[in-house]
Amino acid sequence: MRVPLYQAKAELFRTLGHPARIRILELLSERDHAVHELLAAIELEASSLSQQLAVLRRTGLVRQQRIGGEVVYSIVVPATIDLLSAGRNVLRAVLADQDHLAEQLDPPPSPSTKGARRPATAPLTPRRKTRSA
Amino acid sequence: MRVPLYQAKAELFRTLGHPARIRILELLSERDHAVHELLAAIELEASSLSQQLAVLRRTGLVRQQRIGGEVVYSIVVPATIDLLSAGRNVLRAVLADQDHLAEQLDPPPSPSTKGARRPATAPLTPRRKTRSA
DNA sequence: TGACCAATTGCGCAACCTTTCAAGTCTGGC
DNA sequence: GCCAGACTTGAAAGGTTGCGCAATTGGTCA
Repeated sequence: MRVPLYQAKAELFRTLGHPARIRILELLSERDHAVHELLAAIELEASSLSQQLAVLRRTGLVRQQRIGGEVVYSIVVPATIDLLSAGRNVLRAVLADQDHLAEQLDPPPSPSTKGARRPATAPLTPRRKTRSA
Repeated sequence: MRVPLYQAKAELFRTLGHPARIRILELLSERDHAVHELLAAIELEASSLSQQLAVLRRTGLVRQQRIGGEVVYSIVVPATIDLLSAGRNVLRAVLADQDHLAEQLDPPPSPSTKGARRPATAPLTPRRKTRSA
């Protein structure tokens, strides 16, 4: 595979770019889980969960094995745990940086809901532009 | 919102889920770059590059500042470099794991054992068509 | 001031991802 | 053998993303 390995890297990160998949990996970081256990821990429909598991399987991040009547998933590469951890670090730093910036601005807007740190300077949310169809 | 956390993490990873953005971050990991420098290093149209930079800016991973006649970008959070590094580690391990499996599949299929399961491991290869690379 | 250059933004189209419903496979128990 | 439970797969709908072109903005320099 000599195609730009940027492609491969991007694909790896994109695989982690889904809340359910992140959560699955975090659960599997603690210990192996059967599908129905994951299902109980994550609010998701069975088929959706299965789809996400398939994505993780396809990129080689997790492995499945049948044990009796259930299918148990486990992490293939331990380094994955470090990757998740590194992600948390970056997220923490970015949010801290944004809060820091926020403090230098005028008093905050109407705080109807707290707990959400999203300074207008650089919201972590993607784009929400015109909606008209 | 009890758990916008996974959402935020997923967004962070998804931000890295694009070849151009990975490449940009890797270049910026070495040193600050002006936009035209990035443009020279990455095969991409100016407007596309600008859009990817905007994505990175929105998530707070990079910062822009005007210096003379050019705009210079730099990494905001140093931990980002570690994140990229962690990604490389995982990718390396996953690919190694797949190669390892591939070696065991060399002999042609002679299925006779009932308990044998299918490989269940697909290469990291994308099915998406690459229009240019 | 006005020409110019570096970057960015708006927009339409095509490709892509996620969710959901329906149907299928595999195991163990009756 | 047949049924129920645990999972997976296939396909369609709906929303989102990325790319290239054209149009603009912001700033520098003659």
